[in-house]
Amino acid sequence: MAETVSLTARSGLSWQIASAIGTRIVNGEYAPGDVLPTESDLGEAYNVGRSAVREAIKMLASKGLVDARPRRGTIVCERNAWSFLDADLLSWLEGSAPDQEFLLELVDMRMAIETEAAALAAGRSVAQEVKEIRAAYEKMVAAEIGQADPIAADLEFHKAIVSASGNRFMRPLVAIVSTALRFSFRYTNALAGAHVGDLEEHERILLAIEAGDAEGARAAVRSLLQSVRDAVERGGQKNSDGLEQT
Amino acid sequence: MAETVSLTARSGLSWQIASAIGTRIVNGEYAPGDVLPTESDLGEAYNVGRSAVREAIKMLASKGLVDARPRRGTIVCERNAWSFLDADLLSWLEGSAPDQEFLLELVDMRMAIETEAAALAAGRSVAQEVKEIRAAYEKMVAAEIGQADPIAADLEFHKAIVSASGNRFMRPLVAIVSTALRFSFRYTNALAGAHVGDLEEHERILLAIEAGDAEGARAAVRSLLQSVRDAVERGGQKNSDGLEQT
DNA sequence: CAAGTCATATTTGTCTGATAAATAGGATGA
DNA sequence: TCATCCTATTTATCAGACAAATATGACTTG
Repeated sequence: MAETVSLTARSGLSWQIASAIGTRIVNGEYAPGDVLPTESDLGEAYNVGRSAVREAIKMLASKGLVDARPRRGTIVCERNAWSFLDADLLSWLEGSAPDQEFLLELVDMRMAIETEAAALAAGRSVAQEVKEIRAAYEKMVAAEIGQADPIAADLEFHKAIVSASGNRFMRPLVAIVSTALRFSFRYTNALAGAHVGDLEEHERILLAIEAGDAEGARAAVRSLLQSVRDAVERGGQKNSDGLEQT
Repeated sequence: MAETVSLTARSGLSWQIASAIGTRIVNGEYAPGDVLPTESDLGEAYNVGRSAVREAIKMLASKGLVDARPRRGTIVCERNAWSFLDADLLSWLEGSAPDQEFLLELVDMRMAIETEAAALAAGRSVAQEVKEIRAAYEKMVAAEIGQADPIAADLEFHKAIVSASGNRFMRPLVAIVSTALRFSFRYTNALAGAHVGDLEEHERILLAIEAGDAEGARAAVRSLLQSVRDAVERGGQKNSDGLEQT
């Protein structure tokens, strides 16, 4: 269930440069409209050749972050051109401190993605991928008594649902669901104690999917995520999925 | 309402190479696991320098399509690593002939995206973007009597809904919604005649959003898309949104 | 003075060639 | 049989050169 991204791609010099510049862009250090330093200057700044910089900029351009033109230079694109669902972009985003609006938008995306994915998964409840949802759930149960990593288990559960949709266009959305969950983990007291209600909600989702009950699965996911959304709106203490602790 | 992509990026040599190779990959001409020709060979084949080929491959790698390593060469990644929501990738995909399963997955994605986007749009019905939904609807009405392009109007309507969600993560999904609609247009007799029921469904969506009725908007979109899905499943004649002609 | 035209300098675009680094696959040897 | 080493192949990176595009300001002209 590890990230499928090949590590070779991540180790290249040009990818590191893209990562460095990309991070500065999504964190606002370079604002939309700003002109980046010239390729030569960037190469000098990072101590790499111009070709490495150019390859990095091409990667950023392919994610809608920058646009290069002779003489004018390379400018940062408007935010509405950014590929916000790109896995790299999301990982660069995870380095920044989110505001409430940002967290709400993430939850709203989970709402769109996971409700429908769960419904689709229910429609193919015999699939191998559905068994992985149960496996993740068992892991969450084990985590309750300290026999597994609760964060990893929770992540796996939700990623498994998206994958179990069997829809090729859903798969890339595993990245944003993971990012959303990691933000939740970071800004909540996920590890503070037992969260029984949370587990029950997850069980309801699992059983609906296994039973092939698409509408039930949709409703169960919506219920869970609505709790998360409410918690984010209150800005209060919440567990890993955003539910309040008692 | 034109595509926001800067045309400069599209005209570069390395982008053309990426486009050529990317198209061959998503159409299966190069299968996952296949090793691409060497950078030198590709350069010779396309009559460009090695640097242009390398920049192209870096772009493809940043979309999860290929993975390059010394000695082994550049291989095509497994489909589950592809960024299927990337605008470029989708445009390359539009050149191929879809099977029914593919079309169904597109409709299912529209279901996930547009239902939630419409609900979110209803929550901010005063926003400027909501007015653009109405503008697109008026255009659809005008198209009924031949005073506007019905395809463009329909596209604008659905794109406007996604944009009106006000969610930064929704915006990139305009690409897949557009792609899905274009496939619908292509494989249906969109222009064969009047499709009154279609227009009524759109009006119901618009009114629900303007009224701030999130649940109503969700239901109206779901109803429309369910009709599309049914039509695709039957594989029968349908109009631009997949509804059957009478 | 206004507005269009043109020249120039700057920056990206592209090619070529060279060297380094990684590694798959075969050769070698215990 | 298996581990080790060698070597050829391919990508990775750099450097330098020239081409192409274009923003800017100077210049001209009405």
